Amino acid sequence: MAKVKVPKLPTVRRLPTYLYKLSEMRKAGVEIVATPELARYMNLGEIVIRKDLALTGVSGQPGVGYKVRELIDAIKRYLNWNNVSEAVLVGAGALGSALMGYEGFEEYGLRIIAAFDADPMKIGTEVRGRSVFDIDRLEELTRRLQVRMGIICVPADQAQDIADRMVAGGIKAIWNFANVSLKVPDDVIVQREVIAGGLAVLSVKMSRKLVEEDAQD
Amino acid sequence: MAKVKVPKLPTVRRLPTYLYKLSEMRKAGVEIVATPELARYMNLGEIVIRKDLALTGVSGQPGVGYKVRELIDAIKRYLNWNNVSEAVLVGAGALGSALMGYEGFEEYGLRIIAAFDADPMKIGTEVRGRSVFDIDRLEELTRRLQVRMGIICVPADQAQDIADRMVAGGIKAIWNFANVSLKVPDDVIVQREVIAGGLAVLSVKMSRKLVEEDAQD
DNA sequence: CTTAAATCGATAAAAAAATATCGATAATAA
DNA sequence: TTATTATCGATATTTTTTTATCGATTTAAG
Repeated sequence: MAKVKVPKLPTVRRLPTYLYKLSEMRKAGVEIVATPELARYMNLGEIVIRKDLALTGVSGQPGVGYKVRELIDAIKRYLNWNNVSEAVLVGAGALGSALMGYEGFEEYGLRIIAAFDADPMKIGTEVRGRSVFDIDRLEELTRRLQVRMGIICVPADQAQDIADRMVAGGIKAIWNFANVSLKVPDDVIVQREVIAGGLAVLSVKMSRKLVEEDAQD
Repeated sequence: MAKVKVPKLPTVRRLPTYLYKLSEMRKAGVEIVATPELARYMNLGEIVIRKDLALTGVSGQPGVGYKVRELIDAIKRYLNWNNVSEAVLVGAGALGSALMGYEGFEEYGLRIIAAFDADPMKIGTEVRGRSVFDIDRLEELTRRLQVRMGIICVPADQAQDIADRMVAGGIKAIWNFANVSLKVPDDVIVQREVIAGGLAVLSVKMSRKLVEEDAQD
């Protein structure tokens, strides 16, 4: 199968932020929202906002704006966040625990139902309400539970091995927080989260600003 | 001051991954690396690799490859990761603790020296070796410690307030893990990390694949 | 009813990023 | 030495993303 191409990547990344804002508005009883307000909130241009919202398929009303409720539904539908996806998480360390502790995921259609770790001190314990199983049972349990999504929170040098086991257990989508690019069969999707990448961008912005300031004097 | 523009954003985001691989190679005693090997490791095309490395200013030798050590130095220099930046972190919850527990940051020139929180249960305790101070002391301590970088790990609805206090305390660079776009003066840089954004991309890839599979039958 | 202000969305232009082409350089083997 | 293979990096092309322009629709005020 061909690689899965997602067009409008930046837009998709922004959708959760719209969703948060729109949910807050709905809670506050607001029914209509116009582009300029969202643009101010997002610190983006109005055109960007309209393009982003257009991707989800909603139409606004000229001179008026968009219906908040309609937007929320459209975004959730586009992301398929109406249906809950169950996932297993491997690596119950600091980051893994943090992800399990994040309640917002339920809102995003993600439910982490079990964790795995190699550390005997962790196996058998509970982290944020989920049991931590022996990593050696990953394949077996994943298959039995029919889970199709896996989250990798182990150090980089162990990530490929975990990915292989996940694939063996029938996992079709991997959310990878390790600092490596994983090799998986064509029918498995990987989304990588490179936290250090954000720090790299920040670092470059900082040094850029320094030289710009120098240049201005 | 004008907004800081960083060209080649995708390249910068990839640099930490090169850095990890190259460091491993150096540890293993490897002195020379050629594009094809890195391309396999990164799951990218060879041209991408050469463009990425060119950004840091290094020159490879045709027919041979690049010097591992030279590449490491060049990447670190480009990211300014040779010099340590001290940072304060606000929000000693699950994610905040995870970031403080990540030892790799030292390698990236980042040292988190103190944490802040509003929870009386946390104030006065230590998390991963750093004291947790009362959030009300953020401005004072930041100023006294001369810290220029702040990391925000609080819920979205509190993030702007924290950012304002950071700016008041003299912070010039903010790494923001909250799901909001912050408003700050022009001389302050913000880098936002939207974890949910990655999940959104993964979700779209998954539903895309489903429809593609449907179409193939 | 007419006019003005606000807003959407289609189309077009500009900028950035990904991808391809190809000549030049260096190591290795004949 | 010469031919072959491996590799780099400059240039060009294509694709994607961002930004701009402008007509059409709606509300509200005169």
